[in-house]
Amino acid sequence: MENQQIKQAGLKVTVPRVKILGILEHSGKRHLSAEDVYKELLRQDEEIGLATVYRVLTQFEGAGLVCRRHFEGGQSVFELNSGSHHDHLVCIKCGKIVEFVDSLIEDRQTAIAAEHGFRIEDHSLVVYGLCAGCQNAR
Amino acid sequence: MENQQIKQAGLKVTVPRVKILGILEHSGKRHLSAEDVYKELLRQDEEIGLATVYRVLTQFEGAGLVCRRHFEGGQSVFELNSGSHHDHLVCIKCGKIVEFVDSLIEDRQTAIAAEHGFRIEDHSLVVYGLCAGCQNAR
DNA sequence: AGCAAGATGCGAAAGATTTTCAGTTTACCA
DNA sequence: TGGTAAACTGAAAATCTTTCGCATCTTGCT
Repeated sequence: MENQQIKQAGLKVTVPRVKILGILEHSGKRHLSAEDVYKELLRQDEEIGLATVYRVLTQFEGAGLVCRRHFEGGQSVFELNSGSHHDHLVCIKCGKIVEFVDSLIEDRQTAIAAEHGFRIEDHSLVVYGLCAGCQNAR
Repeated sequence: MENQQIKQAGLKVTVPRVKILGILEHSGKRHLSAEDVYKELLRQDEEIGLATVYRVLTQFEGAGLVCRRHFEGGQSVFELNSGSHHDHLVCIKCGKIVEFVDSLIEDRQTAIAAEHGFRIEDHSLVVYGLCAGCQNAR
């Protein structure tokens, strides 16, 4: 279970880490802010500080267990690394997030980067809009 | 000159606004953070506060004169609105920024958004990597 | 010139994230 | 199983970027 992933990441298996990883895995939502994780910990009556949440999430990011995304609007959201890269469609009204992958876009990005002599390390494509529901709600 | 653009945006023509617009237009770089603009003002011995820089840039953004971008790494950068939308290639080492446009990618985004019932309001594609120069520098 | 609306500057405030530090826990080996 | 160094943690303080509150100053118009 979680313990293995943490250990393999070269980190000690501690209560905060196990709990946080558990929340990321089992909390319905795929995208959580540090604050979201913290609130969930409080709900579970865990005595874990927000600073620790940030520390752990940052370590998980470094270990490749989670990805950090900086969408518009101040805070970052973290998601479990599902192995494959993907982009996001974000509803600017209700916050709904849809993930998608499009090889055509990926290919073009690679080609464009090459044209400019860049070696890609990472990329972020976020499309902001109104989801079906919010378009109707007037 | 600048005054016209400011007036047309429905804003009073004031020293800070003229100076800031001037910096955006004539400072070699196309992408400046509020801090960059502020430093340039100091260099020119202008008594303009950082709060004003943010206020003015935000107003310019609202008026469509500039675009605000939230790249990774905390601060936002502002660029003069050149009329056409474009995406960015950012060097994670030296900060170099290359702009590009690709209609194929734009089309796919529209199609994907439509598939998910979204109406696009805006989007942001940023590719992070190492530019030619930084790949060699070891 | 004179006035009202709108701007500015400054310091304080806010919000997100990071660092500091002293006390606690974990991993590991005798 | 106990002992210990290294790693980890919580709470508070510190940073950093951006925004606000408010008294004062400018601009645009008469």
